[in-house]
Amino acid sequence: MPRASQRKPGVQGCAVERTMSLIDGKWKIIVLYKLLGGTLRFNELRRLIPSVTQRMLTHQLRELEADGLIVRTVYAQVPPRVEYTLSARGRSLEPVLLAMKEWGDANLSSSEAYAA
Amino acid sequence: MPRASQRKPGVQGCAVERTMSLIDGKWKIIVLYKLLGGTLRFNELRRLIPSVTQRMLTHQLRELEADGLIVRTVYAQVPPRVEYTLSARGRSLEPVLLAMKEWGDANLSSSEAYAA
DNA sequence: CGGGATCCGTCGCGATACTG
DNA sequence: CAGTATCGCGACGGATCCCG
Repeated sequence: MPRASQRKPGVQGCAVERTMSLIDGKWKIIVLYKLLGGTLRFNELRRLIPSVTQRMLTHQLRELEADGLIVRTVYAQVPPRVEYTLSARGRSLEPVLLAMKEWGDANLSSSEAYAA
Repeated sequence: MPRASQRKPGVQGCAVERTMSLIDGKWKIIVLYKLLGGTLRFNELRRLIPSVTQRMLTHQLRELEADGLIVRTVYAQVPPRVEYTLSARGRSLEPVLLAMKEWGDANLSSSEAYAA
């Protein structure tokens, strides 16, 4: 699903599809999910999601911010400090994220269910 | 999110991520969503999702089948007839899909919310 | 009708290096 | 610490033609 957060208003159809377009991107859901636990700094996110590169993390965070799902707060300090928090809109995604987590736990437990 | 339904068991982290890997692909959620309404034939799906090409529809259907989310039934007839139905596992995704639809309806109504 | 095969463009994403 | 810049690969996805 390409071109996240670059929706052409007239094209998209159903709400499900439009919702997906905000959530896609290889790392967004995990970022959102981690942020459910509260505000996190850039490198805290990196540690929580080891396999993401900082380039992609930056990119995904920017898109999430552009979509109004997270809030980016910069503190003008000597050691830079940037915090990311879910916006009200982002927090409203919680049911979706939790539904996905529960489904994953239930249907992908360990490594079963790989046989069809 | 590349390589759908080609998960490397050791890599993926949380359940949310693994769930996403089954749902990604530009058309899967819409297909699943449409199938919530009941069994559909190939061209019925095409008509319901006009912007998908048959190549991609075929491809996505194959992946969904490989992931055990849908069931493909072929009737050996003169005019070929292939039906797609949600599997039990696929149907169990309903809460997730509905959560996404509701969120979309609530937060993306018409075209507002585009300003941050 | 329901595909499969092939060709090809695009862009998502990773690796690496540099900066205020 | 929190980025930005550049480079390149390969998956994703569209178009077109062919088949049982």
